[in-house]
Amino acid sequence: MEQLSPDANLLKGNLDLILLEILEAQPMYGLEIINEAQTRTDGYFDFKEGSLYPALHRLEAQGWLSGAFQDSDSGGPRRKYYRLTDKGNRALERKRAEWQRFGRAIESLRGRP
Amino acid sequence: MEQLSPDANLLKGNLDLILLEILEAQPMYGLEIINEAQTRTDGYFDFKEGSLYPALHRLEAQGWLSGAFQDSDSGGPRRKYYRLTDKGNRALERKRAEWQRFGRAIESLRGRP
DNA sequence: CCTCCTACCTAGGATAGCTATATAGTAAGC
DNA sequence: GCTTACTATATAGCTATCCTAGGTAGGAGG
Repeated sequence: MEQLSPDANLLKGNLDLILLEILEAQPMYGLEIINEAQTRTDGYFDFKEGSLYPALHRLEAQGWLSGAFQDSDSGGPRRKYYRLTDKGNRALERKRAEWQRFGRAIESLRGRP
Repeated sequence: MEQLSPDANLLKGNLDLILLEILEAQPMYGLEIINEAQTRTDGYFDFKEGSLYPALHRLEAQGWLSGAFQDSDSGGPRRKYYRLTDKGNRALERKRAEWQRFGRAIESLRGRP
């Protein structure tokens, strides 16, 4: 487990991409997303509920995700599972491209006199 | 020249890194930084003065940049040249490492079932 | 002079993630 | 039945940062 988490500002504008990446393969509910993000990044990503839920609502309002409540399979409160819509899949492609473009732009700044 | 500029939110938290990258090789003044960023990224980065100047002041207050006024060599108003301090160089290294780490974390989210 | 260009600066607004808390259902212990 | 703990979703208020939209001022050229 790594302790370091990213500067909060790095997430701005990238949280959408991150959520779409995680939900691309399979639908998940809120806390599951937080756990998955932690596991897959060795604890680097550690989203707070106060960041996650508004973001999920935002993406749902944009039509990129659709959420549906479902009873827990282990006896807890109901869970809201989010899955990517077709629109969300297209958005993911755009976000990936934008991320690549941004990275290339940063690199192109280096090594100049 | 490319028209597309990055989503404003992508810049949040990365503008510091960008400015340090640009100023690493040589000192520059405000508008020169804007022009250089445009040129080096084929117009992708197009910083507004309202973003740039507060950022420069912030970095100067943190001790990462030091600024000094200097008369223009082409007869305009005086220019404020910013150069990286030693502290700024160390900050640049940290920001680069953080950027790499963040990029790796994003990639590690992909291709999972 | 008067206009234009350069150059620096700032106030106010919008956005998005974080802190902290609220709400509620289920399960376990006594 | 009551309390405690865990899970799960939700949101109000804070803060940081970038952008919009201006302002100030010096020099060049007609």
